[in-house]
Amino acid sequence: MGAEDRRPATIYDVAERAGVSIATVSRALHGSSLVAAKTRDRVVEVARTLRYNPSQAGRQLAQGRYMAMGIVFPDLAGPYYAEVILGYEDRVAAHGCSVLILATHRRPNAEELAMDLAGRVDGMVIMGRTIADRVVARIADQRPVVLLARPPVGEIESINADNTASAERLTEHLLGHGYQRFAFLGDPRESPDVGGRYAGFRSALAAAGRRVPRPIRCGFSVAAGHEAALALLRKPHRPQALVCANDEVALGVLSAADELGLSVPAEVAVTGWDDILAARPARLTTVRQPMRELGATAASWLHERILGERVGGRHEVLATELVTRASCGEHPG
Amino acid sequence: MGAEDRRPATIYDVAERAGVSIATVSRALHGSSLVAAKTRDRVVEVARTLRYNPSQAGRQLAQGRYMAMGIVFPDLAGPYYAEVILGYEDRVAAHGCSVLILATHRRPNAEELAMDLAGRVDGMVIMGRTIADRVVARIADQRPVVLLARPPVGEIESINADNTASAERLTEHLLGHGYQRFAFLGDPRESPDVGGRYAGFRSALAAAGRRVPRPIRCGFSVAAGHEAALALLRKPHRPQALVCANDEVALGVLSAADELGLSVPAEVAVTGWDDILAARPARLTTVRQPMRELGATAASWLHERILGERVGGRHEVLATELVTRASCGEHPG
DNA sequence: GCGCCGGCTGAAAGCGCTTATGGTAATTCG
DNA sequence: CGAATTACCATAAGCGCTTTCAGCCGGCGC
Repeated sequence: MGAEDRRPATIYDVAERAGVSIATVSRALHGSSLVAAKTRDRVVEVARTLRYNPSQAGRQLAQGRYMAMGIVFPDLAGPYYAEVILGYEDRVAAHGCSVLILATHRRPNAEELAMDLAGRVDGMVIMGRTIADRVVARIADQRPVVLLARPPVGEIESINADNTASAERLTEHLLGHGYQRFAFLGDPRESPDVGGRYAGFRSALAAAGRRVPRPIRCGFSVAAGHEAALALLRKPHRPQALVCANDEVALGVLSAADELGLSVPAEVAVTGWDDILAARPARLTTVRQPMRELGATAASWLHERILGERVGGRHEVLATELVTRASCGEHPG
Repeated sequence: MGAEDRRPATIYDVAERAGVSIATVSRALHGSSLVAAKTRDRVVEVARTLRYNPSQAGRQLAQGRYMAMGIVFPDLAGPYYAEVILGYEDRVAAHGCSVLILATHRRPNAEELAMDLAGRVDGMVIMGRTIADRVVARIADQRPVVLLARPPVGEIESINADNTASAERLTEHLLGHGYQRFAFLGDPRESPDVGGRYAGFRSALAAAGRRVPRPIRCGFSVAAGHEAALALLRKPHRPQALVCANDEVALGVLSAADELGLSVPAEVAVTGWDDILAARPARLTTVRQPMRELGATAASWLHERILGERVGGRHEVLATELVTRASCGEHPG
């Protein structure tokens, strides 16, 4: 231990010990060509023996860059955000920067924390419905910001997965199975992603001349899906195909069907979203999103903006992929 | 947009506009009692209209604290690390600090990145086999460090889940089912956690007078488990009970068994570790770890050390919980 | 009327670093 | 051999903040 008492060496310590100025130390350690090879070696050697690790606070202040990027997301439960963050972290690190994270999970002071974060980074990503538009705009006013899976705010750049189109494809696929009665589980108001999914669900049904049911509003967890499905599947005229807002909800539906003795897909078809790990063993038909790519693209955009490249308000919609497994029914012709 | 050109307001701008010195601004915005209420209100008002957001670099340098803590982990695939990080982030935020993350995933310059991280935080957590002992020691020499799920390094504080004890309990449970031939899937060398699990597996078998099989070394993914299980279960004298290093591997085993037409648990019993979301629909017997608590405890320890409380080299082992589901066999007795 | 004290504020130092700017010795060239 | 480069290094300014210290001013007691 003793980490608490031993004050870490500063650039001054190195300079003194090596018999040079701090400017030379700085240059030597950054491989500047303005320093003689002999001096450089000596400085590097001293730095090593002194275990010198530059204080980033000093650097940040001096060169006006943090060499860090932030990301704000609602939660880390479920693989969705973890994957996005992973893609983000990977790309950010490739650009030589560190990653700051902030999970807002309904914290009352989330916006204050986000502002604080903004004061520590060169740019940041804001995901989902975490921060009020007003605050997002304030942050974007002083730092490059990219919105991920979030409704647009002014001209701020954004990246989304193509929820609507994939929902249409999914719904059309189910229509192809011949199902008549549909249900949508999830709250379109809760997340822009779910909003887009419901929109696609609706438009596909409408295009086929079917009645469009209202969404069954429920949370995003397995438990929420389970509970909602129990109520729904006990009805006399129960739906034949349940389109769930994400895989967690779909897993809850599966366990509810099991509990009620209903076989999937013969008596009820179920689909999810995200293609999480559990989807495969559960044989769940779902939609795969390019989660890592979402994060990676956002990181690159930020990096370009930070470097001052004059790129304008980009808005990208990434394609998704329908993954059909057993839960939606035997594949038709 | 325009985030690139508009230079954010500094404390000087606020001071000038409010007609006070920067010292007063600083005090006013921190609610110091040394400033008159009237002045404070005026300063706060000006700060708002100027959209002043303090640069954290300046603060960090001035008060010698980063108000940030780091965490280094191998990867974010699978829910394990995500959960730990979530517990960590939550507690760190409660202490008013930000969180820096670093995923090393076999990056060649991981240690350099970790050193860099160390220069941006007040303390940090290092998980798993990410960083060489030598580097860990160097970091711990200048910052408080807590090791998580990592073999000890010197006197550096550490927190672990009780892998060995729970592995013993799990193995005893399987012995209670009457199985004769066991296998362990996972590489004890890859992670200290797996090492502990294999150790418990071994000691329980040894205590029962059984032969202890060598571990079947495989990766941590579903695919790795699948592949390893295919080879293993095709053998004429195949094992009856497969103890897997984690749930992902166990899921791979389940799908392999399915592929080979072997029923679980009648023909082969399978167990996992971590109780990830997919474990429930897969009816997987597994071991639940207090993942969030691991992260939260580490955060609190760091916080205490940073505040200078003279606490010594603590080492804690957190208890785990056996979760029995169908995959290990019909429950005996 | 004078000295004191307490409430409030400003001036200034300093945190650790980067980066012009300037200066000196060693080299080159006319 | 003197002047003009060149190669190298030190000095110093400045990044945006916190915090110590000193100072000002009005009100109090004597």
